[in-house]
Amino acid sequence: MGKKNITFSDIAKYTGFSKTTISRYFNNPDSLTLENQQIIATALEKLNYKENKVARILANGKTEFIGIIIPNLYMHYYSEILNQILKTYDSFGYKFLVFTGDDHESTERKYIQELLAYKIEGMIILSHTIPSIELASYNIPIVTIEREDQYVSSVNTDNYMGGVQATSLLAKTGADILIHINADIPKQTPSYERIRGFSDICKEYNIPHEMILTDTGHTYDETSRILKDLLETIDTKYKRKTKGIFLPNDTFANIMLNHLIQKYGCLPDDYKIIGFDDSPVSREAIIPISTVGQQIDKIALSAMELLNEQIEERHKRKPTLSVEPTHKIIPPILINRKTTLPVER
Amino acid sequence: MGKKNITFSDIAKYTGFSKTTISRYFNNPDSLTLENQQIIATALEKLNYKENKVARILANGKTEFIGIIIPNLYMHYYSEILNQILKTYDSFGYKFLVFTGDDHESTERKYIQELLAYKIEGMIILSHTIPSIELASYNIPIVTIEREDQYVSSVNTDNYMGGVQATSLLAKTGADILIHINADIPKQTPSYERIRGFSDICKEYNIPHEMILTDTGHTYDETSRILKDLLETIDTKYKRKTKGIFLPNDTFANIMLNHLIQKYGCLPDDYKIIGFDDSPVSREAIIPISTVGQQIDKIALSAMELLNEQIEERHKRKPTLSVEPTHKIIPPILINRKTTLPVER
DNA sequence: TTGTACGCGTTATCAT
DNA sequence: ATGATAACGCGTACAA
Repeated sequence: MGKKNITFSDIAKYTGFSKTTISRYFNNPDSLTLENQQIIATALEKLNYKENKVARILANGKTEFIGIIIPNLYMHYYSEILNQILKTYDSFGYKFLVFTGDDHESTERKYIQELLAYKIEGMIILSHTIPSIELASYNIPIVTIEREDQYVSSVNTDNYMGGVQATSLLAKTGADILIHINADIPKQTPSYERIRGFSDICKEYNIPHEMILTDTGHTYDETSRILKDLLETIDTKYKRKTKGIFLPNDTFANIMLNHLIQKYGCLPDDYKIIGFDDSPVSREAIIPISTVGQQIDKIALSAMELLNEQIEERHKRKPTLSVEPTHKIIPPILINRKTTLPVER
Repeated sequence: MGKKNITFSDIAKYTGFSKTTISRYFNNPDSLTLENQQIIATALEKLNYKENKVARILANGKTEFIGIIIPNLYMHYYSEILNQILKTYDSFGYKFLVFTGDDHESTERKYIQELLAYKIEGMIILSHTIPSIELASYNIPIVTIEREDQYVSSVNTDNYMGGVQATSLLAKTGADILIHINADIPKQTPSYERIRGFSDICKEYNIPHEMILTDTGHTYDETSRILKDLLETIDTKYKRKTKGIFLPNDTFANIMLNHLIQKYGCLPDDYKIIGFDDSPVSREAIIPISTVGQQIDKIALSAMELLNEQIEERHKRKPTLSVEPTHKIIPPILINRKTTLPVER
């Protein structure tokens, strides 16, 4: 507010053209003669014009805003997803209004209302609180990532494949017994498929296995204690056997690894460990941990592509309304590091 | 675009009031009688009115947008800062337009122009590329976090104090020689103060010390290799002495710790280690690493408070222009874990 | 307490 | 190739 904003009117007055022509200079410059473009260009310079996209939005309805609701940013997976999404600005041009959800349905609903009030063109939802049937009812392009997605388009990692890959690698080490530890997550959650993948492979190849579905705690220390106890149980229960343990994420895998090393001074040959996510800790661990990496860059890109399609669709022609939601699946990548070396015979 | 948007006009027609009254219902409801409020409320329900803040912005100039330019989100420090900033929505109500910088001055400049075009009310800058004198020239409320800040308001950790605390803790363990490894960062960078803190304490108390300022690599593997070499050097150079090593961040500290454990099977009593940042890896390391924690929640809150003050200032009265920039300092917190146990005599 | 009339800065429509 | 004029949806004097 250094006095007053320069507007198209000012430029128009200054150059002798009409506001319309100034507008055209920005949106369809080819329709002006080169010299007139030049005249306007210098006028813009001289008057130090600053564009006002708010006015433009009101006039043409295109905000180029996309709303994001993400559970948090302290988990590496989420911050990396956001990282990759934000990077698409250079190719898609959408600006991102970001909210971190707080796990309360009502407040996240408020966030959505706020986003709608700003006339966002679409949303990317990663938080889990609001059911997809409600999301669909907002009647705006939506893509969810790694959450319940029955009624909206989505991008998910191929969790089943991830479970299969992790389990297979564990089996190939020569482990006698395969163990999967996980929280007792609901069956609709995408990551439940990892459990199925583990289970199916074990059954298909007749591999002895145990599924430990239990409360894994809500803080790091709690989880650490629980996993320590679990390790003790496993240690005595499968004394003579080689144990292949599939943890649901790298943080858990790292905790397990640390407990083992604190107990034995090294990673014993009868323990094989794999995590999930390829988060930094898996690489930074005392022994680099094998894991299943989600292709976060591809997930983010696919989400934006899906969303962009929907947005472009609705910018033209008639509604073509309520196309079936698209569900895109991104394969994970097995990362074989040092915690799944073959058993030495 | 389910047909057409309901506007104040529609509500006005439907209720028999004027648009002004409908507007007042939202902005100054007390000026209406309770029954009329009720009438309008039900009309809004019935017609399924959705507010349009874009129009409101154009009319009153208040976007409630704040722009953020942050270098990246894969470093825990940055994602946590963003996390905490986003959380302030509940108390301040500002919406955040987020860009990740890419270390190119020109593109970050483009981001700023884009943000300005959306009439943001202020900016929080964490990226380092654009000098503060240029930031100041944009003539809009700005707060920077942990970067060069001569001409703009800022919030920074008390890096000097952090360096002092880390060094003191190391000294208190009884270490014979204190070593600080760091990249050769420019003196204007806030974190350079950590180096000064280390240096000053060592000199003040006549503690033998060595400062290793060198290229620390640009990838994890590179850094790992460099630190391994450095460790070898230190190991032979200070054979009989107890070495207290102050690393510039927890990732480095963790790498050093892992190298030590891989070499000796444990953390030898003649090695004391401290990192910086209190990032997850410091806690998740095989031996929990002592570190200096930045109070990220307070940093974020202070930044928003500073920014909010500036914004409110400019919403009222005359410019009161170009007040001196405010620089706020947040003290760090020493976190004494298991890598700085006193030397056993 | 409520209404009138105009402004915010652009784009879209229809002319010329 | 350029212009005049009416939107876009809301806020705000000023009036009543």
